[in-house]
Amino acid sequence: MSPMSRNSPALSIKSASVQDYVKVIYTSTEWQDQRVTPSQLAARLGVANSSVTGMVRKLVDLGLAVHQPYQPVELTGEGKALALAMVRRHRLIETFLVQELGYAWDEVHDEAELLEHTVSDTFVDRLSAKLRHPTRDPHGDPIPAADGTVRMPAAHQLGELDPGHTGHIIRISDANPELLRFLSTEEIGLDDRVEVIGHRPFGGSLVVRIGSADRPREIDLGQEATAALWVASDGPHENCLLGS
Amino acid sequence: MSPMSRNSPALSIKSASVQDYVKVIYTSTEWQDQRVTPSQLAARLGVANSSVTGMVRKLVDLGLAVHQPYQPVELTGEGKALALAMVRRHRLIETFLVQELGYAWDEVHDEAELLEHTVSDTFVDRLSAKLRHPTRDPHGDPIPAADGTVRMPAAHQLGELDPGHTGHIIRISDANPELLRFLSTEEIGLDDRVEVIGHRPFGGSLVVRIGSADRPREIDLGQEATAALWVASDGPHENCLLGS
DNA sequence: AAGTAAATTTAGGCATGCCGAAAAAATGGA
DNA sequence: TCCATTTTTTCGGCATGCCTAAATTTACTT
Repeated sequence: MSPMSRNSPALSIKSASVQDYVKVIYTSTEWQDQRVTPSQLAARLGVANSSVTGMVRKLVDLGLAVHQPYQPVELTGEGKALALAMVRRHRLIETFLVQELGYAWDEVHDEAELLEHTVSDTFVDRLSAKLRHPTRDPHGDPIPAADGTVRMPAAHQLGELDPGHTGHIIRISDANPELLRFLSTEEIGLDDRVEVIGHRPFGGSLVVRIGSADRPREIDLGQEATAALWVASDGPHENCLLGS
Repeated sequence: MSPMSRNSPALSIKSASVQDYVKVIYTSTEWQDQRVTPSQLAARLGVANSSVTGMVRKLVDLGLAVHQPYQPVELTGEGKALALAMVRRHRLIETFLVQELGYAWDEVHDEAELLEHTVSDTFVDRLSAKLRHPTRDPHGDPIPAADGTVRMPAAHQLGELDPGHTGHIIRISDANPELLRFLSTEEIGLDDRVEVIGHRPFGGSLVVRIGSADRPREIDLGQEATAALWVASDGPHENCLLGS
């Protein structure tokens, strides 16, 4: 039995703020393996540091997080289950907005951010069914299953790859809408092939051959873009199954 | 120019509570023509009378309502525009839940009640387009247009009609989910024909011939049901156009 | 016209979640 | 090691919106 199915009523009890904190704590460690500090949380949530202190105490009281004074924050199993449920909601809603309501890539984030706190479990289930139970959202992020399992593809940020590497884009961080619009006009999208050519001598920009299979181009990408694009290397696929 | 198009940013500023109060004030006078008292508001909103006093003062400060102490509450033009926008949201969302996500009649109200405060104007517009700009929700209630106009069909509660009257059902109040389920099992629905036969001597129940065109039956309906069913009389249709 | 019952308002409080300012603890450089 | 900077926490406060209990006003009855 998964942790989520056991406490389904619990979800509806937690406030939107609690849900937000837990989700941000979780997503801060989704693509890199460091624990998150209170000040990082404050920055991501757009609140003062002192607000985080208070809220983290509440999360600990609720059994969702563990925290020692002056230390980073971590989720408990229950906290992680709640976070996965929220991530699932968020990404299903984003997928719906794009596929059913014709939203553009860069428009969906804020709307989903609000709706994820409001829709019922029933709504989420029916939405998932209507969308044929997708496993990736429009940005390529994995959508956790209802039982809390996630397939995390092995991926690296484009900026971290050495020249010569080839692969294809499996994830585009949705953190920066402006960047999403840039990629859109450059016609760079999910599943495009990439080859790392090398670094420009003085600019800090990375030269890559990129594009859909039929139209690869050489292009310079700045640090912003290479951090937002995640690449799966060519070769046999490693997928790791993460429980909650 | 409609009132709504002028202050579109205003909507997003009002809190969910303000939106709820304004909507309830409006819907209290939608199907009957009496002003609503604070205690009626309290009952409908599920809050204490004293909470209404405070909130009504706020509505007045916001320019959404007018109120003299110890008197009923009324909306200003701006308040009515906000209310119509909320009603539009609510009914479009209900329609979406039924048509696109397969919700049953009696399941949609609570979900819509929450979502109406959360979705953006963009969402509402695109949803309306996706549903082909419907003018009636699943209960037959009119959906205000984006510019705030509503077509209110001339209708009467079934319980108010004299024996011999014929017409068809154009609205079923969604206030009571249990009743909606009853009507569902009796296969009574929107657009069914009705003929009032007469009152049972001692029961208070009303005998009507009712049902879809191919299968009319005689049936006894209690006071609950006859108050929830709204009938348009046969004959030339009178529609009145209400501005906001 | 007076008295009682009902509706409404006032007053004081509570919970959530945010803030800024100031104190306390950790970190890093010389 | 010690001092300065940064991070985190504590403290007091504020806004929203709800509550109960106690006035106040209105409405009804006789």
